[in-house]
Amino acid sequence: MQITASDFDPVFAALADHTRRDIVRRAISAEEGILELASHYPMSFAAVQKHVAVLERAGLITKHRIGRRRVVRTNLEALLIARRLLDQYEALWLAQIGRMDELIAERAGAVGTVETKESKR
Amino acid sequence: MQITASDFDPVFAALADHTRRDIVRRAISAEEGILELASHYPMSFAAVQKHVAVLERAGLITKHRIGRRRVVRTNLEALLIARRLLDQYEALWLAQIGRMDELIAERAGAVGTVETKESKR
DNA sequence: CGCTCGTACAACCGTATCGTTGTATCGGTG
DNA sequence: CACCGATACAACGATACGGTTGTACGAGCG
Repeated sequence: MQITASDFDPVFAALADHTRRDIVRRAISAEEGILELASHYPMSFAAVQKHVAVLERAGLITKHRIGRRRVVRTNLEALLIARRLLDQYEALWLAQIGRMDELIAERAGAVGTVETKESKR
Repeated sequence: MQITASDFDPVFAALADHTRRDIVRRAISAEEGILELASHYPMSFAAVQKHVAVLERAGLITKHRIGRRRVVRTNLEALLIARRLLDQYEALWLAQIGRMDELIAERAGAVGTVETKESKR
């Protein structure tokens, strides 16, 4: 399956909320139902439920029946997809630094010569 | 300076938009003014300007005067802060896996085998 | 079988966001 | 200094978001 650019939108949007990030964190190491989750936050049960729904739509968590509850588990895959994008940016950055170094090296070679004419935009 | 949890909100929120992610990407390797940036996107100049403002508020980019333009540069630091959070989640995940392995080992040990129980970290 | 625990979902409200257009400002260039 | 290239900002409308309350459903327990 191919990851399209717009797939990142819901993931980052989901992570842009403090409460949702905390749910992700909790759901890594615990297996709580929505009701248990909700007890940690100063908002209604329904509000937490909505946050869980956002996270689920983003693929960051999944729900599984256990007894009469539906426990929430975070899906590492989605987190890694987000991280991969940040890694790409970092790689681009490093490549750019490399290019700058090249330029500097070039200039160093040109030292002493009379200003080469730059035709900048 | 200390990073508080709410500092992540604007960063992830800023990254939750396709156009803004593209601006971040461009601003890594190019030095364009807002007007030049805007030429790449199917929206008004003012809209792009707003996106840039969002990115700037999130600390993801900075603006610098060059001649009569204000060129946009992405700030790797902010990107790394976001990545660091994802790394933390991954570490939590791995720790959790470790804990599960322990449990499994314990059970295996309980099945009459002579397995030495490891008390990890 | 019926109750109730846990969850889902709809309706609503206030505010934020994303786009638009129009106007104001700021700094170089001629 | 006058002009114009480049940016900033205000106002507006449509839509999305984050919270609330209230109601409905479905699965286990007694």
